[in-house]
Amino acid sequence: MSNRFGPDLLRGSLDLMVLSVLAHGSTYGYDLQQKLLAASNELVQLQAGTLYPLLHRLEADKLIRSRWEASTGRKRKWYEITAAGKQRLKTQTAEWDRYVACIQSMLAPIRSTAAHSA
Amino acid sequence: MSNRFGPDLLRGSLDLMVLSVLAHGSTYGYDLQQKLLAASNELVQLQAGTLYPLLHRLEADKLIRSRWEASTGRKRKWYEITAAGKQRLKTQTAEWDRYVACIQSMLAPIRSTAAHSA
DNA sequence: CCCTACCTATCGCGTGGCAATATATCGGCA
DNA sequence: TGCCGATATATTGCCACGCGATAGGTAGGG
Repeated sequence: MSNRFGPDLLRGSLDLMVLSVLAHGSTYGYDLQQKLLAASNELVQLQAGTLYPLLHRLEADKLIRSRWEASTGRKRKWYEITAAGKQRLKTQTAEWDRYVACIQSMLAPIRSTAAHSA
Repeated sequence: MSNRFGPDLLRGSLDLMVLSVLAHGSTYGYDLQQKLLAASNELVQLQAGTLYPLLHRLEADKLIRSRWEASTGRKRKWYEITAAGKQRLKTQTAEWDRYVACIQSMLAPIRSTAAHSA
């Protein structure tokens, strides 16, 4: 029932994922969880014990902002991305791209080796 | 003097990098560090306090095998990838690919949004 | 009235990158 | 001879964070 990707893989980019979802528009924790699940093709099953502390951290860092809202039916805590959050999303995305390119280039020879041998 | 990528980014793929380097051929810790540095275009500056425990873990998991060697000049601990290590490299690479594809698809809308707006 | 889904929160555990530190060998240079 | 920087491996303690477990509350249906 845990995540389909190992915990270590997630660590580098969970913030990025959450910020990118919130960049689409405000939402609350539980819905964010479902959105992440859907957007990842059921691969990222973020646990509550991961999600809420993460949101609290992002808020403490002023990357997101929260507000309790009861008018939309049930009482929920809505989160909204801040200007600093958008900025962070930008730099994090850039770092992610650099990182992926780096790993890919390191794995490239392995892939071609695998193609030649058994 | 630390790593150019955040510690959290590294966590998911350090094993993968080390195994991929060892798949090219046997080597010892310090040289592995240099190879990683070179192969990553000076971006992955693995610290000794990260490298050696990592090698010990991989060996404990039978993914690599070590042997002290003095005949090649200085006394060094040479590491060699095992069959299980090659297998792991394969599955880890596959998981990495799936993960990257997942994140990329999640970031795609953000990128196009950024292209349209400011 | 219970049961399931919805919704937020916190605690404790284990993992692992990293700085700091220790130790030892080697080559060069004064 | 003595010192120093590069080479080489190892360990310790710190800290961040994903995760399982647990808890507590609301809403709607059978």
